[in-house]
This record gives sequence, structure tokens and C-alpha cells, in this order.
Amino acid sequence: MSYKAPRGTADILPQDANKWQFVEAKIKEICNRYHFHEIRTPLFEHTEVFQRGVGDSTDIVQKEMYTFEDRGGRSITLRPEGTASVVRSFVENKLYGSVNQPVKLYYFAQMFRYERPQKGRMRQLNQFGVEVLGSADPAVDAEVIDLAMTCYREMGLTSLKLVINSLGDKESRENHRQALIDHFTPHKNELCGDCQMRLEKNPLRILDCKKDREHPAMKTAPSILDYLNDESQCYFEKVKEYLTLMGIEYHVDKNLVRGLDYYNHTAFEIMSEADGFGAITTLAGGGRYNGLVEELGGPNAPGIGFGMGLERLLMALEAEQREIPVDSSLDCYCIAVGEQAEKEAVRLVHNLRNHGIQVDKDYQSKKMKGQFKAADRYEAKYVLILGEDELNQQHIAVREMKTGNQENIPLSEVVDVMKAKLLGGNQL
RNA sequence: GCGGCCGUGGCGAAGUGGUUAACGCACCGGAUUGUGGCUCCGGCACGCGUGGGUUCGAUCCCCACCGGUCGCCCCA
Repeated sequence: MSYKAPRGTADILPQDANKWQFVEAKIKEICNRYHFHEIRTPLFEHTEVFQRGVGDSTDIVQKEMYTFEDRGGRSITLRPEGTASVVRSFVENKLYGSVNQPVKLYYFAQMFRYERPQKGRMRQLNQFGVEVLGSADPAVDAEVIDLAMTCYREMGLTSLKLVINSLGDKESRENHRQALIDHFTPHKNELCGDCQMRLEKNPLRILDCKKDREHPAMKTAPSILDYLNDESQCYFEKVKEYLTLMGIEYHVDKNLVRGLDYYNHTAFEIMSEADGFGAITTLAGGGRYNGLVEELGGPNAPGIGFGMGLERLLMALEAEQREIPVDSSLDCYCIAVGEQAEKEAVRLVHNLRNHGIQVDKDYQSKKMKGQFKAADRYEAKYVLILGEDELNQQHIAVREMKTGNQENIPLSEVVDVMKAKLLGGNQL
């Protein structure tokens, strides 16, 4: 036991891997229905991509990035989130020139954040995310939120809460920002250290502070919703209308601001309300980021997306006791006793596998009894028994484990017989 | 970065300042010389996170470090 996985990382072992496969397959199927297409971008980017994309004032950039210098002296960062990378790729590969607009993308990717791990928080984490680039239609905002909610719903989760807010457009944000500065500056010395810095860099995030939540100035703070200009207000109303049309429940939270600089207009978070979920309840979060494409050197293409934590999704499934269907049984287990039988077994197992049958055999030099025990543990449907007697007779004993029925089949026919038994139909 | 709790076999889990470190599960062998799931019998930690210290003696007491876990900040 000399080596351990680095702090905040975890191995996904076979018994859990099938849960991941189930979840990923389900989500991909949903993405296909919503006509989203997969994109895969590099695990790391030039550090500037995240500094520019995510924003210098964010916690992610200030203290959570895995940044290092490569052998060529370039500053490289393991991606802490998905949007900046996808937008970089969108610009670099000129996807804005595609005839198919908007560009609707999804990804499954590992993210890296240097944080103290706790329940639901890892240094390497898995996210599913989507990005829609090239449309400023509020129906797209609703579609993206709908897609996220559908993933959870079809997975059987019910204790969910969708929270939305509007951060407005550039003009609204600027007016609101000034109002916040005017409001909080007289109280500057009463705020926590973080918020004193936020006052200058990003006063919006003061609203998100949990330390100063009880400060009287918080309750009277100017709300972004009061500073939305007509256009922003109208946009927000349409998003809410579309959600209602689809029967999606939501709660407006004027203090929801999200931690990344690039958001404007729609911001949303999906949280679990299940018991025993832990201190962290956010399952997914996202929002609109008009202007980010330009920030990263592209044309004026609007965008919206979200990131969904897959570890947290699995936690939520567990918290709500949603069982993931898993078939752990094995079609066939081949038992061999004796040197000649062992050779025949190797050949037979190979043949069966190449005819589409799932088979395994013993490699521990176990006696027959031990091999049966293994077959039992593996929940083998059939056991094929090869010993001296069988070899002499040129047949093989086929035992159905559930019933205990056993019959001898000529070796030359065993592949066809097993195909008929296991793969169904008249394939003889 | 800060704080609480924890660190005994493959896993779960007792335990005591003093010659042999419970028990359960799993695993292995046997009863059953070629047939599983039940039962019975037997086996399975020169070792109690690492390094110091206290002591005649430490798994158990103290300190440091490492690791895990939960929480704070913030987020997926």
C-alpha cells in the first residue's frame, strides 16, 4: 500500500463503472433527441483561455486552477470548466461559419479544481455539459434548461429545485453595478474581507456571500431585477414564459449571480432537496454568455450552456434511492479438469466468444468444486463441463444452473446449441 | 487556506499501558477422490497510518507529519 491516488481523485471501480455507463448512455440518448452533437476538446488549454474566458476575479482563476509550465515554457492549465474550451474551439475551428446554426454541442469531460475535497467535491470531477452558440432566442435558454431537467427527470429524480435569475445585458449590469457600489461603500468596513475586495472587482458577487448574508445592507441592496432595461426585462419574461409552456417549475432568486464573470441575462442552478445529500446541493449550473465568443477572439455570437456534475448526479440518485438496473449475470462458464480438457476449453471458449456468446473460464487452477463455486458467484446461466470422460466421448456436459438440468452435447455442435439457447431464435 | 472527527487483516468492526490482538463477512482447504447455492470442521494480522517522545513496557498516553472524512469559503 505504498501509493495512493492523489487527494481529491478517485478510482471508479468496475462495480461503479456500470452506473457511470448507464448514466452516460442515458444522457447521450437524450442529447440525441434534442439534436445536440458531441464535442471533445483537450484536457488542458493555454492558461489565458481560462483567465480571459472565466474571468480574473473568479475563485476558479484566483485559487482553483491546476496551472503549470510545460517543457516549452508555456503556461498550461488543466480545464476547470467546459465553456471556455468549447468557445475557444468554436472560434478556432470557425464553427460560426457552419450552415447549421445555432451550433448545439454537448460534452463529457473531466474538470480539475484545486480545492479541499468534501462530499460532492473533488479535485478531478466529471461533468456533462452543453453549449448552444449562435442564437439569442430565449427559446434556446428554455431548451437548454429543459434538457438539463429532462436528464434528471428521466433518471427518476424528483427532489429538485430549479432556480433562475436574470443578470441583464451589459447596460443593465453596469447600472446595477454602480448602484451596488453606491449602496455598499458606506458599509465597506462592516463587510467580510472577501466582500471588501468584491466591492471593487465584482460587487455583484457580494449578494452571493454567505458570511454577510445577515448584514442589514444585504436586505436593502439594489436588485438586478430592478435595473434590467426594457430589452433585458423582455428577454427574461420570454424565458420564463417558455418554461411555463413546457410545464417546468422554477423559482426566481434575485441573489443568484453565479461565480463566473461571463454570464449575462439568464442564469440558473438546479439543486437537490433530497435528505442526506450533504452540504453542497448544486447539481448543475449555467447561464447565458453573450460576449464571450468575442472575448476569445471570435465574432459576435451569443451563447448559453450549463455544466452538470456527474458525481453529484450519482449522489442524488443514491439519496433518492433510485436503483440503477444492472445485469451482472454471465452467459456461460466453462469448467475444465485435466490437461487435455484445459486445452479444449481454451479453444472452445475462444470459439464461443467469436460467435457472440459471453463466456469465461477458470484461471486459478481450481478443482472442479471451486470452479463450480466461481460459476455460481458469477451467476452463470450455463456451465460447460469438460473432463476426461467428455473428451473420450467427444461431447461436453451442458448444465443449466438455475434448474440443475444437465445434458451431453457433441463437441462439434456445442457452439450452435449454445447460440440457440442464449441468442434465441432458430440460428441453427 | 481554516476547523471538527477518524486511521486495527481483502472489507466491516471490538479491544487493553504488560506473556497468544475478539467477532462478522469474504476467501482458501476438508467433510463430499468429477458437480454450485445449505450445513459442519479447520485455516487466514511477527501486526494495530508514519516518525519521534513518555514508560521497565505501548495498538492503546503525548507531539509532529501523512492520509481519509465532514464542514467553512466557493462551486459541478
